[in-house]
Amino acid sequence: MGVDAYSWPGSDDELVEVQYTLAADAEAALAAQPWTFDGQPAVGGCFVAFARGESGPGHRGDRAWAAAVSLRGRAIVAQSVAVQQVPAAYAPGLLARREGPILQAAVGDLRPGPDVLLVDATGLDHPRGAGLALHLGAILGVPTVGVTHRTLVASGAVPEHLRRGATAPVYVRDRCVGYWVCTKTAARAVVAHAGWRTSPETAAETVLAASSSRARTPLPLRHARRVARTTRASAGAG
DNA sequence: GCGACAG
DNA sequence: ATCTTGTCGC
Repeated sequence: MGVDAYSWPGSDDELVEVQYTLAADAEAALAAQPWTFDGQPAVGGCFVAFARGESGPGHRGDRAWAAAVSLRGRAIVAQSVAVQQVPAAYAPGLLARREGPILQAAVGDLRPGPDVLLVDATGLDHPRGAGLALHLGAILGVPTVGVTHRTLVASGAVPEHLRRGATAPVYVRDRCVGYWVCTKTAARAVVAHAGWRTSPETAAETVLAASSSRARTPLPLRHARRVARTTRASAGAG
């Protein structure tokens, strides 16, 4: 069960194999050591910004700027950045190869580390049950929750009424893997994904708690995105 | 064959 | 992800 087994694979085929192992281990990890939202946890967030003006959805070698932050309530307790050229192009289901290494570098430098980490990616909602949010948590040994604008393979209708706090489940083969969560009244809901050591219910609770009624995107992710883009700009790529 | 496809 | 354009609202 060592996290070493989950290190970022050097090929698509290797990643696919790791994902199958990860999916099984994630179920065991959740059963043995479930993370629950209690008290005022430090909630982390991470984001990767790519050079502007590139053609297509991304290539191997693209320059990227990543940022990770940790917030306790609205107070910033830690912040870090990482700059790398990513090793792979973007491909649905294989996002970990492209963004995993740089996110691990950024989040790994956070001191102190967060109690739970929000990642712009899916978790159980994945062709092999192991999206980047879950994978990153396994490697870092940190509970994670995924946040995306839409599902990858899961299905489920959005909440009927866009009132902050409204939720609606999303499923993969009859299994609930996350929830649509309306974080801001009158704004389209986001998907909160069960990740490493987190249930779909905890994912939804965490995303709502980490959001303010004024911003659709959870604060840790919003802050990480801002820091990543600012870093990109200071590098003369924005 | 055609469209869809986390970021 | 990034880009463009348009609309609504504080």
